[in-house]
Amino acid sequence: MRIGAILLTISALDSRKYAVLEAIVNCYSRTAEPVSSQKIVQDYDMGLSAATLRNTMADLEELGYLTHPHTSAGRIPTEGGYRVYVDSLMTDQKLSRREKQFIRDGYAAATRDFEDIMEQTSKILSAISHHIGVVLSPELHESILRRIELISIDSEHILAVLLMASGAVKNQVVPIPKDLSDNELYRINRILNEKLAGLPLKQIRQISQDPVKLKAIFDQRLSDPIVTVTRNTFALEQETHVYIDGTSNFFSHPEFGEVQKIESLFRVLEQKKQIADLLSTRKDPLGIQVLIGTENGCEGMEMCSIVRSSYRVRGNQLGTIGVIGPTRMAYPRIVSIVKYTSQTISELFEESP
Amino acid sequence: MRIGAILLTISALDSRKYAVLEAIVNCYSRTAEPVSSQKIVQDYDMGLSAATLRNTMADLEELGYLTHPHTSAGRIPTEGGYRVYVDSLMTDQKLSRREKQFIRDGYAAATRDFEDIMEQTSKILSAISHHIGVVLSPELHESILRRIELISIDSEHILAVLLMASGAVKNQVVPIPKDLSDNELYRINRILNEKLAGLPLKQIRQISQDPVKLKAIFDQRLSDPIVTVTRNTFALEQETHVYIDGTSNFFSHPEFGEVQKIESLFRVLEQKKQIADLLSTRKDPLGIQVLIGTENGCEGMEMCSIVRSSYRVRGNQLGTIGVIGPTRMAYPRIVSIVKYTSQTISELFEESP
DNA sequence: CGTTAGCACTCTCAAGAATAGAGTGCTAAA
DNA sequence: TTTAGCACTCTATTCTTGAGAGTGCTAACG
Repeated sequence: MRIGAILLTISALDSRKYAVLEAIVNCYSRTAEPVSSQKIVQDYDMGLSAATLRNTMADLEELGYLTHPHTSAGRIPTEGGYRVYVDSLMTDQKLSRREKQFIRDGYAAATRDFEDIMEQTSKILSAISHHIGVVLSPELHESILRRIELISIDSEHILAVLLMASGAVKNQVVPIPKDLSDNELYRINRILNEKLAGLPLKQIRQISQDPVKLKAIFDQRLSDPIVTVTRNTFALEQETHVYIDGTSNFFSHPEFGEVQKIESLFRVLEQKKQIADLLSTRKDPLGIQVLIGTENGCEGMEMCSIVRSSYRVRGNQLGTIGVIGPTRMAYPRIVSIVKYTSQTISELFEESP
Repeated sequence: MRIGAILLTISALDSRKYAVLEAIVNCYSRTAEPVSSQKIVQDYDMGLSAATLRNTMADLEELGYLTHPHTSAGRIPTEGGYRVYVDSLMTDQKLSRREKQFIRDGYAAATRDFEDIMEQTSKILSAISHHIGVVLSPELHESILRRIELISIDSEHILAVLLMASGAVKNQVVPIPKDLSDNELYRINRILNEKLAGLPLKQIRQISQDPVKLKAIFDQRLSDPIVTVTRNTFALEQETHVYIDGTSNFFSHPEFGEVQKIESLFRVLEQKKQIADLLSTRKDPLGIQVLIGTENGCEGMEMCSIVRSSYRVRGNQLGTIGVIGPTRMAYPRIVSIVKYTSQTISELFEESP
């Protein structure tokens, strides 16, 4: 019995600690100011005095969940504190009907083509989150080629239009060895569709760079124009497109009141390649992920967190959407937004072309 | 003779004024600090004492070319001062061989397709100017359609690929009224090319929205699928694409040391539509234009100047390139950069596809 | 008459000093 | 274990002061 009582007490103490941590994360997230014991007494009904809270806060600091800007300031959460909060403390926050409607309406405007959807998604994300919205298009080399169309440009170039199963379209100017007659081009076009449609781009690229495989699949001499066309069309690495919107939202956050802090962030944002790597969910593609502060490992973004999720388009390739905001972002809300948006976009791709 | 002497004196006085104005613009452009009479004596060999310069500066202030931040500060140019400088005082500054090489090399990397060239141009402009580089693609509706290709997506949609004379490619998902057979599609495709290739998009859109003209050109019943396809394909307004690079360069300018000043600029830059209007040279398409400070009429960009020039692509439509920088930018250099880059890009389009 | 030296005057900017206020940690009592 | 009370620390603000920069004016000079 005594042991049980002790355990109960300990557990009650622990749960109080977490309640206080939650309150502090919550409060700091709203105000961006260090949270004092007073403030918690005022804003949260914990039935405890400021002095007791101070003790608890000291404990939390010792555990590494809180920190002090200076002696006579309130507490702010550490990255560890946010981590505990995100992993264990925060509760799902349902989006309101209006918010859901806002997201859906955003797509109603612009479901014209693939690029529109990507761009619009980044706009929706930033508008509703008040942070930065980022979208990575699915990696093309994972995509399945639905159809290829060759269009003659001039005697030295053709335009290859790659229509992917996802609905994405990729145009590619391809140099050709010699002038091809319309008939010849048509023949090549037909054979390419016969042989390559339905395969993932990655595989096609492998084939196109390998003389043996090329010969096998086309059953033809290597000097045949079709081989050259294939090789030139699929030679290039297909980079992922990055859509970013809402960067100027960062100006309204008080923690970015000094130029140098926002500068480093903006310099990173201009390196789209880096953002692509940052958002990429290749390693653990499922569900929502939250990267807190330095966890993103990106120099210049130490003060930011990222909430990201993959979405699925037809043909089963994955793209990523995400929100980049200050570390003190309102995680429950942002997580819900990202979750709902990725669902919506996935559904969108299931039904429409 | 006396009159002549007086005139000569006056003219000599005037030319001194302008020399001083030029020196001040020059100096302020480099240092971003108000220029004192002392500073001019030190840096420029004008053969005049500080006191005399002060008199001249007071005159220039009365003329509205200079101003004072406060009593005991040096002078800075007003917008009027910059205007005189740009219109009458500044001398051509030839780009160095290295700089020209830098611009040309920038294109060597990426002449793959139209979009690449646009994007690369904005990168080159920002990298060499250390300001913001902006590129507007030619307005599509002025462009001439070289070729159209229809590709079947599903029973309700086709993909129209518009290949323009400029080399630009526009993909458009087009809803169709009923399933079209391959043969039917092929027939429509052929007729569209026959009838519409060679016409500017603008004209095609007019035709496509006018039943009488449609009937005349296709010589067919209005219920024919070809009419619907044409109508749907060319219905949409084709917006101009805007490519922006180098925004973070603004952080290094001391006059943007406070967040609010840079914030308003960045908010504008996110409105690509606004930037497009700003850069558009529709009204006076020839040569280089310099918009100084508030002349751009854009709220949030009062502290910026714009140097822009149109470029010409095959088919004679015009696009625009430009550099956006602080009002104190080094105009002679930026003008040379914009001039040379627009020449280079025009040449690029003449030779390549 | 234009030019220049000299000087008083003005304004900014940086560095200190003083003060108020916020919030903590600790102690002792409930 | 909780809490009230209080001393202590640190920040942020305000005010003052002094140095420095640069001008405008005046009077002398060529």
